[in-house]
Order: sequence, then C-alpha cells, then structure tokens
Amino acid sequence: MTAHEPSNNQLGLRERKKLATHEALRAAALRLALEHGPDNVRVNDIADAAGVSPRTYNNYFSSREQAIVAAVTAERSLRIATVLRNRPATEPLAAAVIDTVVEQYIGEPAGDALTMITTTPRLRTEFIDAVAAIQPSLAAAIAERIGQTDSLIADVLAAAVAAAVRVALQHWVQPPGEGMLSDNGFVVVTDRPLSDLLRDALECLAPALRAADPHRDRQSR
Amino acid sequence: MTAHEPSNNQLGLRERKKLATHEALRAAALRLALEHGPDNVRVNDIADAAGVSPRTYNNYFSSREQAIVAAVTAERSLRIATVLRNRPATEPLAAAVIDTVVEQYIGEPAGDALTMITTTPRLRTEFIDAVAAIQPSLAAAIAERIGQTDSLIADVLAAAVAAAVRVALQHWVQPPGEGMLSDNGFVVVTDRPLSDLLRDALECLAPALRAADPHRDRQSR
DNA sequence: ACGCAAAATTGCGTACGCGCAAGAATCAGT
DNA sequence: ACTGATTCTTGCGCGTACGCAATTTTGCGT
Repeated sequence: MTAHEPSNNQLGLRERKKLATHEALRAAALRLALEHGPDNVRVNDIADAAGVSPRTYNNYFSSREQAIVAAVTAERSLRIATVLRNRPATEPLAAAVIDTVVEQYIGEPAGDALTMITTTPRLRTEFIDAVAAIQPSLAAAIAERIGQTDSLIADVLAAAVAAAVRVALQHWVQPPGEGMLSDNGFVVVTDRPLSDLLRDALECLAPALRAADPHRDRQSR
Repeated sequence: MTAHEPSNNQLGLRERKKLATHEALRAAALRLALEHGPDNVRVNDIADAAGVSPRTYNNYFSSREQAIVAAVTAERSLRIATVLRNRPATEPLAAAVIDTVVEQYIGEPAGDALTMITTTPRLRTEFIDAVAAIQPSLAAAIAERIGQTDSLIADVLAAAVAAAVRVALQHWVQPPGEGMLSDNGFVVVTDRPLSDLLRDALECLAPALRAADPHRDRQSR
C-alpha cells in the first residue's frame, strides 16, 4: 500500500515542514532587513527569528541576501506562469508574454522593500540575478503554449526574456554613461520609467517569439 | 587634469603590473587546479604561486573558481568581438553573430581543462555564469553594427545571445530531465554535440537579430 | 505497533569573501 | 627631483559558506 498520504494535504509532513521553514526564513529575513537595515542583520539573527540553527539557514539559502530577495521574488515567478496560462490561447505568444512580464514588474506591492533592494548594492546584484529564477516556470508555460516536446527552444526563449528583464533593470538602476554619476551615487536616477524600458527590451525579442508561435497568422506589429 | 595616459608607453606601468598579476593569478590557478585537482587547491596556494598575498587575490577575483574559469574564458570574450568586427559589413547580422559565437565554442584548445570544468560542479556553475562575460563586448560589437545610439537594444540582444549559449551549455552537461517523456512515451535524448545545441539555441534568436538589422534586404531562411 | 531506511537538523571546524585602515608604489604638476 | 594625490597592496578581523559526522525526525513496509 503506497498510498499513505496524510488526509490533511497532498503533501507529506516532511515537505510541509520544509516549506514552512523556508517561508519562515524568508519572512524573518525581510522583516529584520526592513527593521534594522539590510547591513545590520546577521544570519544568526534570521535563523534565531525562524527558530532554526544558523547552519540550517545555509541549507536553504546560499547567501545572506538571497533570503531577503527571495521574499520579494518568491511568488512572482509562479504568478508569471499562471497568468500566462490564463491568457486566451488564441492570443499571439509575443503579446501574451510581454504583457504578462511587464505587468508583474510594475505593479509593485512591495514598494517599501523594493526601494531597499535598489539602494543596497549587494541586494541589487542579488535581485538582478534573481530574475533568472523565472526561467523554469516561464519555460514550462511557453513550452505548453507552443506545444513543443523539445525543451531547448522554450528554455532559450524563457532565458532570453529573463535576460531582457535583467538588462532593463540594469539600465534602470544605472544610467549607461559613466558621466551620469550623481555625487553620492545614490540611486535610481531614472531618465525613463521602468515600464518603458521593459517594453522596449522585450519588444526586441518579439520577432523570436513570433517565429516560435505555432498559430501565428498575420500578427500586426 | 587627471588623464591616465602616460606619454612613455601605450599603457602605464601601473596598468601593466595590474594586468601581469591578473595573468599570473589566472595561470597559477589553472596550473594548480590541473595538478592537484580543483578541490585540493587553496586560495593561499594560488596567491603564493603568483607572489601576492591572499588578500590581493580577492581584489582580482571574487571567488576561488573564478580564476580557474577565467583562464579558459579570458580572451574568448574579446575574440568574439574582434571576429565579429572583421566580418563583412554586408553580411546579415544574424548569420554573423551565430557563426562567430558557435565558432568560438567548438574549437576547444583547452580540452584538458574543459573536461575538468565540466566534471566539477562548482566549476561548472562558474563556467556557465562566465558566458555572461561576453555580453559587454558583444553588445559593443552589435551596437557598432546596427549603428544605434541607444544601447538598450544592443544590450538586450547580446544578453539574449549569452543566455542562449548558457542554455545550450546547460542542456549539454545535463542529461535531459528525468521526467522528460514525450506524448508517445519516448524519452527525448539530447545527447547531441554541443555545436548542434548551440546552433539550435541561437537560431531561435535569429528573427530578433534580423529585426534589429538595419540593412536586412532579402535574407534567406 | 514496531523497526529500519531516508532525510533533515545541528555542532564543529576550516576556508573564503570582504570591509577597513596603514603602508608602499605610481602618477601629475611644479 | 620634490610634493601631494591616487591607487594598489597587505595584515587584520568579522561574518559567511560548506563539508563532515552525530543526532533527531519522518516515511514506509512488515
């Protein structure tokens, strides 16, 4: 009898506890970072607040900043996939992907944490790397839409989209020229809003997305 | 005037020393890794062999593996840019980029070190991250070709190309996911050579490259 | 209910990443 | 050549990352 599943959930107790500590660590990391500043919080404190040992922390996160950023990026990855799946199947792939991604990065519910991230260099780099986390779920959603068994194409497109988002974020926090240095380097001197940068960046990839779209009829530009 | 241009030589003594220690550290890291195995070499040993302090090592490389990988990836980044510039200007952008990139990743002169990298997990991830290093020089070459003043488009395309290379490498080193079953129940085995994976991955982005090409006339394919 | 296997947590020890400040080397102007 | 200003190097110290092995918890068969 292999079905010994707990009636409570379809997930074993083990997995639930794992997820619980994961969530606890994320929440504690974000809360402490917002309270005392991101540089004045030690791994020991986070582990303490989550009720685990510091060693356990490193079983879940490979760096201190990763937990803080993960709290913000956590569900954004999954939301992109689900939102993309709920788009009408008749919609062109390019438009669906671009609208979905842009929508997730401008409606900021975590505005407070977002400014902290963009103003702390260590968190910034970690955050920019974190957009790569959307690749797997995005690739799955794209593969589902184009109905391909070969995962390479979907992975490449998802990775390209993630890369475009990353570039847009880099251009957002850093104006490209070195001469544009403000005296303090203190942040987010944006000549253009993030939504514009995101749209322009993703628009570059639209032709590639159209080429992979199985039901591309005539799609206006 | 804070010009960094000594009249004596093309490059000041300061810069030359910097480059020399950089090169010494790379060479020492690669040599020691090949001799004693990548896990049996300490930062102290590398710094010792290069004649600098361990602290100086971290002024040049942010991680231990980075030096080893940098020894292999070092000039590949610059070679891509220069090769791309030497292509005939009339050639379509997509073909030039794809051919150039593929060409740089299959003619392996460092076959011995390459196997060490692909067999060591820590080095593998570092190597896959290292392909992102081609982005700046590639972006410069692309921007030069499309004659755009806006760096965003060139950056996005370069990042997308780098991401495609990264995905191809990931598919190369990883046997396909354990659950990769097609609808017929056949396992999709991607035991294909790296050059094929690279071409397929980059071909996905070809439409985007063509769309950005200023003199795209009639391009076959 | 019992017991064994798999897996997670934890303490410990070692090595790494990096900020800081003092010292040395290098560069520009006089 | 002298001088002051950058810039690189280095020792020191703190906090982090991670392998290892012992312990505890959970999963599953009997």
